Amino acid sequence: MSEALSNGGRNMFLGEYSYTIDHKKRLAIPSKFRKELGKKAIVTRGLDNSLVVYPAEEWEKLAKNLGNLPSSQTEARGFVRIMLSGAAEVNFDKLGRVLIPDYLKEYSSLRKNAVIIGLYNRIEIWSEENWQSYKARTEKEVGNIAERLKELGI
Amino acid sequence: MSEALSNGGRNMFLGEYSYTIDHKKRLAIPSKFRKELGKKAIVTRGLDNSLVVYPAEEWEKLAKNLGNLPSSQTEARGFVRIMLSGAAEVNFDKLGRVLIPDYLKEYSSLRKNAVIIGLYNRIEIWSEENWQSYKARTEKEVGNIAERLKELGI
DNA sequence: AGAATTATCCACTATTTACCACTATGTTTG
DNA sequence: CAAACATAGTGGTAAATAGTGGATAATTCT
Repeated sequence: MSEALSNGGRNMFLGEYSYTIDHKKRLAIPSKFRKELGKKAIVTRGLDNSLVVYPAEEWEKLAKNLGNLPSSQTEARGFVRIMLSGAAEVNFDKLGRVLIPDYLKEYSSLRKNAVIIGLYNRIEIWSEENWQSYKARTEKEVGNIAERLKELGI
Repeated sequence: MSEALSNGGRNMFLGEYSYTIDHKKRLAIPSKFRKELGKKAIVTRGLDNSLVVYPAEEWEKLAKNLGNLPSSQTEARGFVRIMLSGAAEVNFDKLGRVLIPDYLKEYSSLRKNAVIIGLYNRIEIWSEENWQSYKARTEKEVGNIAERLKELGI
């Protein structure tokens, strides 16, 4: 499995992990991620029926930016509302698990099996089924990775 | 077998090496390559079901570019998710082996026998079977290209 | 107060990590 | 050239850690 990478003093999240949510809504966060998250983190609604977890500081920055969005961008404003209103502060129990509120579980179709992926400066939580189908679909669509990488100058 | 070639202070990765992955997902990296990679490296999904190994600095650049892609666009978002969630920081044990996460083993159909090839500035990991068939296929193409060149009087 | 929900704590198991040992191959040197 | 030495790849064992599931204590709500 992967881990949090050092990046100029900052660490980043990478990799894909599978966990189960028990009947008490507890979900384990990969230990490598936990170290980066500190004591508390923010969970909220994300794109494509995922949930997003931000370290507290990241969230501060993001929330500030979101609030300052030009009101001309109406669609963006809609999503911002969803994100902000869905935000929940989660804290870890001694074993590094968080509680996922019901409305977020529902939003992301989380049942028993969850997948947690690291995305550089944030973490996403997916239901197993959603992630598998999304991954398969996207791997196909993304297709020519080489082309893309070239565009990125790699 | 070839080796890491010196090229103006910088070393290049060259050659084809065969290794086995044990039941603990450990894969040895050619010692010549290791010296160039330092303490840690990043493995991620590559072309044609191969895995790519980046030295830490190379990866930083790539990751930064990925982070700058607009997450508002479905396609870019998917690409970033695949690349980042598929990446893993690996560190070498005392004997120069790395752990290949399950999702990467699966992506590249890695079973027991792996082939590691040096491609100048990057390293690829292939499953034995995939590599053999790819090589056979490509060598044939190379033959065709040679034919063409002959036709052209070269 | 009692029921129910939430938080804190503890135990079991599987996995991971760190260490060490063996063998084969390659290199140096007398 | 051969013997001694060093290095690389493979495999296994033991200790530490991580993930899962319960049990108990605290809090809230009616």
